[in-house]
Amino acid sequence: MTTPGPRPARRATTVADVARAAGVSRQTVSNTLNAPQRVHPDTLARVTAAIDRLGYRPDQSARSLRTGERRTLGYLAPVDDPHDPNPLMAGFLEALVDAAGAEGHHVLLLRPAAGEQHARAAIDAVVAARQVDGLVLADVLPDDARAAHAARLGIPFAAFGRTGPDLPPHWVDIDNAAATAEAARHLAERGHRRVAFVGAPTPLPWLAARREGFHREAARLGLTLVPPPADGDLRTLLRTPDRPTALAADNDLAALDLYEAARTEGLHIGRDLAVTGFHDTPLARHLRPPLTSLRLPLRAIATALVTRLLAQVRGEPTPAEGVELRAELIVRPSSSLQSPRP
Amino acid sequence: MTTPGPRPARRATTVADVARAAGVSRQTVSNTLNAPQRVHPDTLARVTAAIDRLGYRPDQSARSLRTGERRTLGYLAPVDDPHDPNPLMAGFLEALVDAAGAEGHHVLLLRPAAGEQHARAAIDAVVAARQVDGLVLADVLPDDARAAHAARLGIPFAAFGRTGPDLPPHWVDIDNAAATAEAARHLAERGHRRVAFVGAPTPLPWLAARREGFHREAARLGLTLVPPPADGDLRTLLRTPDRPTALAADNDLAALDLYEAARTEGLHIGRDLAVTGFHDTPLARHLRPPLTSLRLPLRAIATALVTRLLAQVRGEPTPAEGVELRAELIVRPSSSLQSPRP
DNA sequence: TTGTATGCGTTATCAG
DNA sequence: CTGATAACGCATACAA
Repeated sequence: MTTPGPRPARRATTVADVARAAGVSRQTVSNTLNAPQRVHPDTLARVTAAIDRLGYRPDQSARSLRTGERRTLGYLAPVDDPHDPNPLMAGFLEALVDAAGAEGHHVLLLRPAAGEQHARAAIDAVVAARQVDGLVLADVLPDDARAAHAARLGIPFAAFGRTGPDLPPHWVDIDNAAATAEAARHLAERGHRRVAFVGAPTPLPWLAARREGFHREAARLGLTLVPPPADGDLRTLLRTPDRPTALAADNDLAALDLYEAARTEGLHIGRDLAVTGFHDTPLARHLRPPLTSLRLPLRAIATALVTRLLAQVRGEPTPAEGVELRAELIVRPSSSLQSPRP
Repeated sequence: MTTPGPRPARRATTVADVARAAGVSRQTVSNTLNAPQRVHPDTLARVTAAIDRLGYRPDQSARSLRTGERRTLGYLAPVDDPHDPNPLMAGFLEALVDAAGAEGHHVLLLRPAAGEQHARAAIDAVVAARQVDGLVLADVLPDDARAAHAARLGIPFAAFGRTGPDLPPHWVDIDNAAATAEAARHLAERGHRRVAFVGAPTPLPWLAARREGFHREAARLGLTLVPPPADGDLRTLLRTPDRPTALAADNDLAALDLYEAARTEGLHIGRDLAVTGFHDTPLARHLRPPLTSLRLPLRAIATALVTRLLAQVRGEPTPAEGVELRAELIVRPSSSLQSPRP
C-alpha cells in the first residue's frame, strides 16, 4: 500500500467566480442560465463566455436545495440474481438513461433486497432524502406493492408493466398479446396449420398475455392448437404423430430449448419445424438457423415512461390511460420457409 | 387526458420538526445522527423515537451542500446497442449497486454518446455539477481516455479493466489468462491432447488475455494447439483429420457457434468434442449438453471497485497495484467426459 | 452535554 | 435590466 495522500480538494467554481470574471452580479449569472431573455444580449454574451471559460456548472446540490428539483429519476430494478439477470435489464436501462438524459435527467439505480417491505423502505429512504424527482418501476404487476406505495406517498412514478384499476394508470407496457398474435399470423401465412405455444406456465401477466395472444389469434385463424405435453417435456410434444409444425416460444431461451428438443428428435428447424422466440436477444442471431423473434421497442418504452413521469413531476396533465407499444417481428430463417406438406 | 393537477408539495420533515417533537435543539438532532456518542442516552432515545415517528431523513442535497459528500458513485456505462448489450452489464450493475449500497452509496448511471470527447464531456458535467463522489468505469482499456480524464481532473475513479503505466493503478480485473489456463488444465485432465481456442481476433485486451492464457497453459502442458482455420469457419476447423478434441471459446455465444458447427459436422459435444465457454450466462445452462463455462466473480469485483474508490474519496491510502480476481470454472457435461481414444 | 450563529451555492423576491 | 438580500436544510465552530 502506498498513500497518495488526500486528493487536492479543488475548490469548484461558483456563480461568484463567474460574476467576478464577467464583471456582473451573481444574480445576472443565474439569470443567464435560468432566464436568458431577461438579460441584455451583450451582457449575456459576456457572461456566457465567462461560464465557458471557467467551465462553470451550477452545483446540483445547491440548486436542488433551492428549487426542489433533483433532475434525477430513480430506477427500481427488479430483484435478480446477477448471474441470471432479467434479459431486458441491460438494454432497457440503456434506453432509459438515454431517454432521461434527453430531458436533462440522470438515473439513480435502486436495488432493494427481495420482499415488499424492503422495496417500500427503499422508496421511503430515497424519497425522504429527496434524491429523486420520481421513480421508474420495472416488472410491475397489476397490484404492484411498489406502485401502490409510491402512489400513497404521492411521489411521481411510471411503471413498465400494466397496473390494475386500484392504481393510477401511469404505465407503459409491451402489447404482449398483439406481439404473439403477430407471430401466429406469420406462421399461418407460411402455411402452418398445427401450432403450439411453449413457455413457462407461470402466472406472470406478461407471460400469460403472450400465451393468450397466440392462442386467441391461432383460434381466429382456424389453426389447430396442440396443447403442451402433460409431462412438460418438449420432446414429447415433437414426438406425437400430430405434432405441431410451428411453435412460438415466450422467450428466446425457451426457443433454444425447442432447438435442442428438435435435434434430439431429428427434426430440422426451418425445414420440418418453424420456431419463433421473444426478446430478440443476441442469441437469436447466433442460433442455426437464426431465430425469428419479437424485438421490443425499448427506446419507445423508455421515452414513454420518462414522458409520463416528468409530466407528473412538472404538474402537467397526465394521460388517463396506460399505453401498450407494439413489438416488432424480426423474421429470420427459423420460420421463413413454407410449411412442409403434411 | 385528465389533469390531476400539480401534486401536493408535501413539505418534508426537517431537523427543526424533529427537534420540536423531541423537545431539543436542532443541533442535538444532528448530533444524534452524526455523533451519537456525544448525546445523552436518554436524549438519544427520545430523539431517535421522534425521528422514527416522523420518518425523518436528512435532505441529501442539503447535507451534500454542507459536507461535500454526495454519497453517490457515477457509473460510466460502456456504449452498447440496447439490443446487443454487453453480456456483463446487467449482472455487474446489480452487483455494483449492492456493493455501493453496503457502503451507503447510490449509483448514478451515465451514458455518454460514443466517442472520447463525449465521455470527457459527461465526466466534466457530472463532476462540475458535483453529483458524484467518484466514478466507476467499465470496459477500461490500458490507455483509457475516461480514466486519463478522471485522473487529470483529480476525481476519484475505479476501473473495471487494467489500466496502463501512465495511469494510477485504481483497477480491478478478472484474471482472464488464469481463467482460460484453468480451462486448459481441465481439458488436459480429461485426457484431451489436441485443443484449440476460438473467439474474436480483436485486439481487446481482455479477449487477447483469454487467448494467451489458454495458449500458454496448453503449451506448458504439452498439448497440441490447433490453429484456427484461415477462413475463420469453425466447420473447417472441425473437418480436418487432425481436428481438436477440445475447444475453449472466449464467450458463451462463441461456444454456441461451436455447438452449431459441431452439429453440422455430425460431432457430438460431450462425446466427440469438449467445449468450454466464458461468462456463464443463462445460455450455458440451456444448451444441450449444458456448457462448462467460466463464471466471473461479479460481486467480488464490484466490492473491490467500491472499496478502492471510497478509499480515494476518503483520502485513505490506496493499493499501489491493481488486482486481478479469479473466475470460477463451472463444469458441466460439455466437457466432463474423458477424451475419446484417438 | 446542549444551544446559538454561520455559511455551503443557488435561485427568488424585491428595489433600484 | 441589474443588483442586494433572504432562504432552502444541514452540519460545524463556538459559546454556555
